[in-house]
Amino acid sequence: MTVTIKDVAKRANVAPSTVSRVIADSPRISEKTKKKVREAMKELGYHPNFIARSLANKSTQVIGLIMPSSADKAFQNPFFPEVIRGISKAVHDRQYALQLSTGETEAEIYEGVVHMVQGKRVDGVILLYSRANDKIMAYLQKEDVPFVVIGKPHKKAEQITHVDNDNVRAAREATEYLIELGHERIAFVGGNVNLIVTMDRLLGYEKALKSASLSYRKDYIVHEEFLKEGGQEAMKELLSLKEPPTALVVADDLMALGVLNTLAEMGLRVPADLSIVSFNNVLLSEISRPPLTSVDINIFQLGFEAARNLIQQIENPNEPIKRIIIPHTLVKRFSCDYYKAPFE
Amino acid sequence: MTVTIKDVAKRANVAPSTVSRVIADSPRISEKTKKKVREAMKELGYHPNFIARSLANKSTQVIGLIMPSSADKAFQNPFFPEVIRGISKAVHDRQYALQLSTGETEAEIYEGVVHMVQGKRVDGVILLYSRANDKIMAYLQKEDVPFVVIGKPHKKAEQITHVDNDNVRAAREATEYLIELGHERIAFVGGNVNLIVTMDRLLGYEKALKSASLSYRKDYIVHEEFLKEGGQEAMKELLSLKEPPTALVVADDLMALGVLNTLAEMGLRVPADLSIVSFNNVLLSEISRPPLTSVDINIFQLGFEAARNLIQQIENPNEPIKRIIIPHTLVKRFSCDYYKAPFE
DNA sequence: CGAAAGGAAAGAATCGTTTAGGTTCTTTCC
DNA sequence: GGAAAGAACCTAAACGATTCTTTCCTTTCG
Repeated sequence: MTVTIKDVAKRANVAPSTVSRVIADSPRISEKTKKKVREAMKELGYHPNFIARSLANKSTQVIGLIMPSSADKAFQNPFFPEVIRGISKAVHDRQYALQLSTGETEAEIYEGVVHMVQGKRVDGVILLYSRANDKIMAYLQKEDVPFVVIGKPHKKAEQITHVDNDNVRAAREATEYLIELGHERIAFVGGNVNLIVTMDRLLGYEKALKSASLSYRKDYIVHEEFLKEGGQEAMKELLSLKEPPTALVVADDLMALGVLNTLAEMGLRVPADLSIVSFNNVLLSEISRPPLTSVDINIFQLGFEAARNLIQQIENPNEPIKRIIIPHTLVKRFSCDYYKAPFE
Repeated sequence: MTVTIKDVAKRANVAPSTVSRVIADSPRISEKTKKKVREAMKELGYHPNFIARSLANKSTQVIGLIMPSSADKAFQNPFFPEVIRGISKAVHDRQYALQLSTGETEAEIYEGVVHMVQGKRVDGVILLYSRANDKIMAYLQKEDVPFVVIGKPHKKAEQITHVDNDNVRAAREATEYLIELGHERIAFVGGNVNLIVTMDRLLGYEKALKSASLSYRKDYIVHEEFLKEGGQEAMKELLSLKEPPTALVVADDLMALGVLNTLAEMGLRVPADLSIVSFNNVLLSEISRPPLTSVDINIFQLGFEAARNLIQQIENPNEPIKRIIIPHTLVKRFSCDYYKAPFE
């Protein structure tokens, strides 16, 4: 039915092994024979069977992508399409394919990862998130599967190849920007506390406050999923403090969008009444109202480098552990303004 | 190194074929033997090799996902995470895996699809978009690969299994809703004209106008990518007509977000000055300002049904061609209001 | 001129499963 | 008691490549 390497061999009057070598463009085959074999391949419409090749090779040329549980709201974050675009680019260049994890809950995903790894469906894996005490990461380490994580591993970061931004510096700079604008009462609105990225950004925020000798107030720290009622409540609480903040560092553009709405509902104007700086600089931040000042973390590059390094690691098992830091830049738009003392 | 079926066989004192049958839970093996074999598997930590199984089986249990070119802005649309969530669910339930197309340009993606299909990397394919004169779809048909498209095929739709909404009716209803609110000057803001979904929604819009005996005006139709300068220009033109529209049917939530901004810049209020109804009802429509009245097209279900039916088709080649219509509902929020005659 | 060297291709084992077709042994029934 | 039937496994040939080893020719050179 399907045309195999043997058919080609017969047609070209050579042995199957010769055909195989022609495919691999081995120097051990003369140009004349190569031409002959290639013609036979054309004539028969031959296409190599990847599965068979994988079996013989013990390499699938597939890398697995582990997304956070899709039950999670995080899944809707435009971060993912963009990081996948970067991964996709690197992977395509090197003729690898991409396999997605499936499963809604964490347990399902874990099962899925075990399956793809043990079943030898993939040569390596990219973890698209980093959270504290992740079972999946522990598993990958234990099994010695080539993998890289996007974000900073919670523990033993020096033993795991990862691609990340310098999130603490980024947050620090973002906060300092607000301080330069004269703000002194700056609050931090974070997302899921288990994500390392949230922790790092909070840390950067604290550092900026400290080095500017501003007081760090617990009641200025809010962690919520901002697309829900609960989040709006928390937000309202924050703003009805005796000394409400005049500026906000928001951990993520999507969240900032939610904040923007809550503020509008409360009749507060951005940036007139409140300045906001957020992170990621996704498309959304351009088309929000007002357009958001946001830290561009170069999502595409995060994905691209992760994939590129994973493939290196796969193809050369002696590749050293690496930590790759992708640069960030603060993109100034219209959600921040100088602090203006209120009319008294 | 890795433990194979033979090792298990040896350990359990049976033939490899018996082990294989135990894995498949064949009734031809006695319970006693099954127990024995399963113990051996546990003891050795055996995991079946999917690649080898695929080769013997001529089935990979993988389905390919073809996304639009990631160079495209459409890629950023929250539609994709959600549809993938649906697909992922169906696929996970049936123990299939998901492989993503890679490549930025259309040509690259085409190449990629040919590779995954010819290389027998996938058992079937889901096309995540439908546009006029698509090479990839033509190829899949020619090669007789099991596939389903999400959206309505441009031509010969009755020969291709597809999962779609009744977009013309949806658009018609959305438009009628505006008409019921008293609007008579209703414009249509569409996206990429090559996408069938855009064409269908435009058609529904026209039908609504016609049956309400409202005039259909060419200058009320705009097709643009609304996140760019060009789009804003077109928008401004539209609103500076002698008789500007009082309501907008926007083909997509993301686009509606862009429109919302342009309007705000122009000092127009929604819904006071202009009503807007859009499509897809993604998360964004809830957290926009004002929250958008949007047609919920049940994206998750689109993906879920597509995957479910593709798998049916793969497992039973005689499965008939199907057209599956996913229901939609208009979700009313705060972007529409009654038409109010302007102060004269 | 004949042996050694070396290039080019063939042969055959292998990768880890599945599965058609046998084999063995017990059971059944006339 | 012996043939037939059937249960429970086993043997071995695929599946479609890759790759180690061997063989067959030419060349080359003393």
